[in-house]
Parts: sequence; C-alpha cells; structure tokens
Amino acid sequence: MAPRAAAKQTETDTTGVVPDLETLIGYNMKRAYVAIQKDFRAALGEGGLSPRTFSALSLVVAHPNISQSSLARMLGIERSGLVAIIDELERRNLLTRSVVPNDRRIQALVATPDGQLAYHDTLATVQAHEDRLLADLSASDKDTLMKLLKKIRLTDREST
Amino acid sequence: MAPRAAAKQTETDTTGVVPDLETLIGYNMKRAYVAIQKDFRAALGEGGLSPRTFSALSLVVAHPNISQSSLARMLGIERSGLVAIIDELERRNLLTRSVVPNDRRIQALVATPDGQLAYHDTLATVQAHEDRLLADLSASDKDTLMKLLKKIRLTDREST
DNA sequence: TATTGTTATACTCTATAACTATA
DNA sequence: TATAGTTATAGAGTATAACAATA
Repeated sequence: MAPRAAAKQTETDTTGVVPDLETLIGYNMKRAYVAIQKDFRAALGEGGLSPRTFSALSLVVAHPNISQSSLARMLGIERSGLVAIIDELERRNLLTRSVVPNDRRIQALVATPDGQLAYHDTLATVQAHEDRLLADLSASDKDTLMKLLKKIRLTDREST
Repeated sequence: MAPRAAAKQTETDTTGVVPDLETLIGYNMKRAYVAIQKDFRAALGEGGLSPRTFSALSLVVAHPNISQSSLARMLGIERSGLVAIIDELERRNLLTRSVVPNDRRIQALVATPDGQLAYHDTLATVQAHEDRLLADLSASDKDTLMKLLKKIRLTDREST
C-alpha cells in the first residue's frame, strides 16, 4: 500500500532512510520514557527513591489514611506488587501502616513527619530534573504534552 | 515555597485534590507508555511479536546486513541483551545470521522472505492499534506528540 | 461470599562482567 | 589492544494464584 524504497541486498544502506519504526508513537514513547526514567534515577542518586516508590509516597502524602488496595488501584498496579513498595517506605521510616478501628482488614497508610519532609525534598529534586531534561520544551509544549499523555493514559480504561 | 493545601489527618480526603504526581511529565509518560504497550501486546495476540522483537525486526528490514552491535546501538540497549531477541527471530525463521567475508567477527543480519512478510503484516497491525488507541488525538496532536517525544528522547544523548 | 493484605512464584526486560574469536 | 558476539548472572518491575483474617 504505502510506497517503499527498494531494499539493497548488498551492504547496510542507511542512506537517508526513515525506518517505519521512527514513525510509531509507541516506539518513540518508549525511548522518551526510558530517557526520563534514567535521568530521574540519576537525579535522585544511589540511595534515592525509585520512581515507583516516589509515586507511592506522593499519593500517601496526598491521601492520608489511604488503604493499600486503593493506592494500588490509583497507581494502576496489583495489590500484591504494592507490598514490597510499602515495605521499603516503612523500613525507611517514611510512612506507617496503622490500624483502622472500624475495619480490621485495612491498614491505613500515613506518611511520618520524616516522610513528609523527604517527600517534599524529593519532589523539588524531581521537578528540577524535569525542568532540566525538558528545558528545550516551551511551557506550552509541556502543557500540550501533559494533556496528550493523560488522554492516552485514560483511553486504556483506568480502574480508579 | 509553593502554596500547598492543608492536609487533614482524619480520613482519606480525596476531595478535589490534584496530587503533585499528576503534574509530573515522568509519571504521566509512564502511564501512557504502559497503556500503549499493553494495547500493542493485545493487538498482536498470544503468539505475536513483543514490542522489542518487532522493533529489532523493523530495523533489520530497514538496514539489511546490519551487525548486532550496530543494531543494539540503534535500539539503545546492550549487545548482550540483543542476543535473546535475535535468537527468537532466528528461531521463528524471520531472519538469519549470515557470515561476512571480510570480518569473521560479524554476523550480518538479514530478514528472510518470511520475515519480510511477517514484518509488513505486523506493521499494519501495529499501525491499526495506534490508530485505534490514539483515535481521540487529531493528526496535528499526533504530529506534535511525536516531535516532543523525539526531542525528549534525544536530550538524553543517543549513542547512535 | 467478598475484600484486604500477604506470600510464593514466574516472567519480561535490562545491565554488568567476563569469556572467545577475531581484527 | 580493541571489537563482535556470547554466556552467566543479577536486579528491577510486574502479574497470577492462592491463602488467612476479616467483613
């Protein structure tokens, strides 16, 4: 259907070819995602929070007393996968699992004072990392990108 | 520094709060990436190629006789990681490792006729999946998104 | 019966380090 | 010495299935 340049069987003919791959949103999204993640980890350094741990802490700070099930749903991951993340945050004394009187199945998650501090410090570092990495993008570019990403993200039915 | 809404310590106070997390490009990029990848896999089905295998095949079709080292560099992964991908493509008879006369260290990668066919079939399926998933985006939206993703991707220094 | 948190387990993707054969 | 391909190995991140305690 689409016209395609004739392939030469001799040697690598990289001359001016734009591979199909480069025209796919998925591939470019993956590469951009990897670049951001790598820079995030570099910005937070050796002992820093991983992206997923930071995300979890962020939502616990925003939603005190949230349950693990709700949090997992918000993050779009399974309950089982969240256990190790909360274990790490608890081990670092950044949050606590506390008992809920009415429903003894639930352990409400609350950020400790240390957790609040660490979160806001880390958030500042993360924002600086994004500002630096996305310095070539205008404010309007970033706004557009954010809106488009949210649209794609929501297309795939969030469980929320 | 930034004004922040006072947190209530009572119960989960989700009321109208926009968590910091939602304002980060990185987090939204991850969610969008996961959504696209999930839909890609669903579109290609059980026995279909994985995103990374498809990407590798695409570049082999575009660059006949490419070496594994060059291919790994283009994909932004390590040489060692590419071995399993090429093994799979060879096992499926979609490409061959062929000997290069001048340099016996290199095994030039060439797509088989089956590989060419499978690639073009799969590409059509992938394009259909993207068209479907990104149906809410205008052509101009998609163009903008692509440009922004490429910009971010290149900020992080491609080895190429 | 359904839900919460948990464990056990496995799978995918990726990286690092070391090896071999060639150059 | 340097490069191409390979292996061994380990570490993230994730999912599925099952279980105990509780509702």
